[in-house]
Amino acid sequence: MILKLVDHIKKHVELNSADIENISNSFTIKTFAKKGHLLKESQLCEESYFVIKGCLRLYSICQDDKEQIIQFSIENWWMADFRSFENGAKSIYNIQALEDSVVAVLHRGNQSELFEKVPQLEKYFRIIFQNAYSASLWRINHIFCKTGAERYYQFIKLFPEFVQRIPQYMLASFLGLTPEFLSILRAKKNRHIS
Amino acid sequence: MILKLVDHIKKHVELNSADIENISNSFTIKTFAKKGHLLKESQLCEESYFVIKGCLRLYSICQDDKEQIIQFSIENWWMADFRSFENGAKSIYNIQALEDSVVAVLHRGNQSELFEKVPQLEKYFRIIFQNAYSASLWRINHIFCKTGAERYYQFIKLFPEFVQRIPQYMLASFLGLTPEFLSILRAKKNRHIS
DNA sequence: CGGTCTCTTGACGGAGTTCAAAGCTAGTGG
DNA sequence: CCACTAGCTTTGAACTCCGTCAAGAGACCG
Repeated sequence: MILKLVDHIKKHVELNSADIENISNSFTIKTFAKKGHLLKESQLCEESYFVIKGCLRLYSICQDDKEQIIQFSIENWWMADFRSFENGAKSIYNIQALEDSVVAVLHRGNQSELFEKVPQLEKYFRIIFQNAYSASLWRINHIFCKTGAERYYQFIKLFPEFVQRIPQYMLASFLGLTPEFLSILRAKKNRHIS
Repeated sequence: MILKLVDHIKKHVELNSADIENISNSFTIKTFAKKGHLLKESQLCEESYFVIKGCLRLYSICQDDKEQIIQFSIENWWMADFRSFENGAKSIYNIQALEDSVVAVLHRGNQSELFEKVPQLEKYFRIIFQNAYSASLWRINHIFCKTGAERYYQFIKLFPEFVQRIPQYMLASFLGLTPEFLSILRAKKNRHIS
């Protein structure tokens, strides 16, 4: 199980067998049933998750109990409220499994010790976060420059297989649209095809 | 000059005098006049900037020559198209000085050598990017959950001194609004005060 | 001063939301 | 194996926030 994580790390930095041993000892494997929660608002985010199998979502509760989805994570992606995880602040987000999922878990308390034993992980996470940061700036640019329709078409073009895995109303939320409006877009697209 | 950068790094990791020497040798100081460009679209982002004094903006050209501002950087913030800087891809952004500015420059070619000499920098940048990533996720959440008016009021509350430094139409762009709409918001606020 | 850049004001329009109701679909239990 | 329910999607009408366009008023800089 942990091999999927080790493989992913190896794509960015070198690891010897002692490193792999240290990593294996610092992570635990957990499974979560569909709809199970990994983190709830106002809690401290004690764990950082690497998705081995399944699908997670990060979301906030805005107002009137409306859920805003910020991020999805599928296989080989990291998920946590890293602000809470790093600084010990209460989280403003929730994390939930959208499918039965298997994740590699790094506990807050184990991070600094592991990073001292395997300093390459600092580089690994530096690259992970650098990419994630770049991607989210691109996303902000996209949100402001494109219409809702354009964002939807772009998403299904870039991640066609992912659209199959999540309900439409969650995709709508992620794109910053209402389910009703996304439904209209789908109807237009279908008319064009048939 | 380079001391401001060293001080900033010291807030996150330990440095001895040899480390400081290595850092000083790897960075150069550059100045840019107001309206000068540090990066233009379709170029490779060869340099990463730490703002010692002044103010920069990162923006893209959307359509009809409209500029979308993605990010501002003032003193003690980093600025670059990190995707282009890291992977050598052509940049889709522009970086411009909004004031006469002094920056510490790390050239692409010097990065890996410097990081090998001063491995704490991997940790430093890991923390910088982790924070930046968390902040941009928060921003995406904010964009979707709040109205334009709410985003404007929040911004001037959080960064009152910053509002003085940039023209209104640039703040409007950064918030994803038109200058006209932001002007109306200001008029409402002023009526309330007087 | 004169011209360019920035901010304001107002009329109009459109992309997307809200609300309500009905149609589907899939999982669950009898 | 079918019926039932709950969750998801669709449809339509009314509405709203905010953008677009156009014009004028300041303000800043050479």
